[in-house]
Amino acid sequence: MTFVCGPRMRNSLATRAALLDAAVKRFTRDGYDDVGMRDVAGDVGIDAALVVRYFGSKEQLFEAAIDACFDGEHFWEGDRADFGRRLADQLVYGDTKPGKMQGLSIILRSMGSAKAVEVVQRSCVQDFMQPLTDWMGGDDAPVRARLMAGLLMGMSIGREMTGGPQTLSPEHCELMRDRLADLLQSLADG
Amino acid sequence: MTFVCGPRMRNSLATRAALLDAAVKRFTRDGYDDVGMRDVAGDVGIDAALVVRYFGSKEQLFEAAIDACFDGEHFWEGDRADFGRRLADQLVYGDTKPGKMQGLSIILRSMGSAKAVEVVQRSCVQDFMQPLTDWMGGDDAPVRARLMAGLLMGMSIGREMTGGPQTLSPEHCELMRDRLADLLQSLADG
Amino acid sequence: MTFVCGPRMRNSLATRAALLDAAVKRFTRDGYDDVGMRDVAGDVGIDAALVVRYFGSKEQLFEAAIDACFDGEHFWEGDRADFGRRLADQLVYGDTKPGKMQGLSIILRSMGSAKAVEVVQRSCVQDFMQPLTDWMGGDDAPVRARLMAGLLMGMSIGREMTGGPQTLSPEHCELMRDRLADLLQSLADG
Amino acid sequence: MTFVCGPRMRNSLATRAALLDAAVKRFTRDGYDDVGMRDVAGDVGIDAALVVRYFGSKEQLFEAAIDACFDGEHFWEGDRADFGRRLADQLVYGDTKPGKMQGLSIILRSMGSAKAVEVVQRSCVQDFMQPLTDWMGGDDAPVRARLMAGLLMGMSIGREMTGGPQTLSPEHCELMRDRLADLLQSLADG
DNA sequence: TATGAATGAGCATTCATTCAT
DNA sequence: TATGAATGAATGCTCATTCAT
Repeated sequence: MTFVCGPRMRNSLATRAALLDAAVKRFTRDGYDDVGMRDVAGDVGIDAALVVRYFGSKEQLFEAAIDACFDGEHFWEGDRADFGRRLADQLVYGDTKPGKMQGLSIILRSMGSAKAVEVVQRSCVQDFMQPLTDWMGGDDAPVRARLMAGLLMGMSIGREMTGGPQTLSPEHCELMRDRLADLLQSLADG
Repeated sequence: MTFVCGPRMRNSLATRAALLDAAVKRFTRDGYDDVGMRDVAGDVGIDAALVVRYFGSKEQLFEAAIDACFDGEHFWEGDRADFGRRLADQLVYGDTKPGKMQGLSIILRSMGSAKAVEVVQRSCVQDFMQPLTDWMGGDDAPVRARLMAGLLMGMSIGREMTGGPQTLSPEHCELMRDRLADLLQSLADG
Repeated sequence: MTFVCGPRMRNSLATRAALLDAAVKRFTRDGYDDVGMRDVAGDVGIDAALVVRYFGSKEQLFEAAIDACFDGEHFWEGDRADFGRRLADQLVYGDTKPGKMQGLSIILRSMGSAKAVEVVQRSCVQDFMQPLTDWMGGDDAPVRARLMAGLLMGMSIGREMTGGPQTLSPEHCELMRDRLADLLQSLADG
Repeated sequence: MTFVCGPRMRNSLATRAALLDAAVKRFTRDGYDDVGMRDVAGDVGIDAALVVRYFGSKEQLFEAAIDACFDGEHFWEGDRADFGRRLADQLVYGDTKPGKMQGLSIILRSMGSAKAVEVVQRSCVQDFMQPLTDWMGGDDAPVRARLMAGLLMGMSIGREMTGGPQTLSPEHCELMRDRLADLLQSLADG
């Protein structure tokens, strides 16, 4: 939803929020290198210089976007009983842009840029791995969290690499969903 | 292996091969966007324009590099009994650049570039997913191959995202290796 | 001297004076081009737009700064008998920023900007050359004033170009001081 | 002299030389900050990227320009007997761009840029002060060379600051020329 | 076959300034 | 009077690619 009154709203909070939103979308879809400040600014209808004013630099904008992705409730939270099934459904049948798993996409889309990787390493452990580890629980939580994160990200990549569920028969899709659900659930349960 | 005779070898095949080798290394380490034609050309000691002459464009060079990665014996081939253990060892304890798993790295490092993704989608199914599926065998081979590929790539990303095995205690490393080995082996066995 | 009462002084005269003071310091140290409105505003703790409001533009701020430099007693005034010695001491041994010779620095630091040169040409004759000429006295005062001004500015530049007195032996420093004192004194005396 | 055949001559030496020539002119006239890479490139009729290719960066282009200014015979060299008169003539009556004294102008025009000053300090001592000192001769050569350099640069600035010889009566011009000639000659003679 | 000069679009970032509040 | 959001032109520089030799 966008309010416009006159040439521009001149509401810094709204502009900043809109910018962040646009940045998350862009970075998620295109990765760090393929996103230009002009693109993000253009999405919101302002000049690129203002993006710099708000976030300092492209790198800092990216960092803010990553932080924003892992704010609030985490995508894995919810009823523990059908955890595996829930995520497997999303990974196999979900929209191209899962929304709730945006954080994953923004990470793997940006593994090709040295600068971005640096930011990811800085932010993701505490914003993503640590909360996930805490949520898993148990002595071997760090191990299971890593396997889980790996599986999630790997399946996301695989989706894009192979071209999505339409390249698999409906039966195989179902089979994959079930098997993936089992894998995830057993990792969650320990 | 590099032959030099006189000022230049004037052996276009050898130059082409050296170029391809350098390209694979670069793309594996830095991803599509962060690799420049000048870098690759410089590694071999020739002018960037010549790379264009040999491969047509950066995109085509990338495609050739991907193809080269999946030529010859595949990294998963070998004794089926200790398959899981073998790959798990590499994923947890292997060098930063696994060598045999270069193909995986080159893919995930390049998910951030629209052009590169296009190439990956074109090449990887037949060069990577299909052979893996064939090797797995069984009715559900397409499903298990996808889960396997996802797990492998995901663990590769996770490694870089978290900063490698040194961020985990030795005991947890061992535990992860074992659990990952089990997962991979059971996927391989069906 | 700075008065503060409440969140802001709401005393436009004091703010203006503080701004002018900051501008003189900045222009003296960094020259016209290397000084930003944001810098000057930041020194006083206000927004850059306000500087524009007070002075109209960067060019006008610069003009005001130059005028301020040549207000009040001129640096050459004082006992005429030891005039040469006094100035020579400052030029050879003085602090990097002579303070009293700020006007000279602000001029020579800004010879690289077309806009600034225009302002300098407009202001300096009446604010600097004319008073100096008057002070010198005699029929050939305009000539001697120019030679004097040239020598003063040239020695200031030379100082920075070569890196200050520490690049000369103490004996040579003394020698230069004496010779320069003679030169200046003979120009002053006619 | 400029040869053009077809779209461009594709003669790197000629292009480089033309570029350097244009850079010297620009830097002399406008100073470091006011010269853009695009300006210099435009003077020669090529793209700005090529300037970077040839010189590496703006800073290095500036350094090359300074070096070029002090190459070959120095402007003070020649018959020692009428040294003072020769230079005084140039300083008082010479063209706005003395040509032979370009090195002086390029220095004083660039005292307003931190980067440029750094380069000047690096290059000018050995390219300008040292040769001048050698030429002067005598135990106090370093001192006299500094005074001389200061006077020369100061008179150059003064010229621009006041607007040239036309702001002085013909008689005063002559007087200044003579007095300046004496000053310079006595510094040269020791 | 091979070189490297030349191109032009693209990049993030900085700047003085204007305008709405 | 004062704030700071917004602007847009300009900056130095990098890139894959093309062209003449």
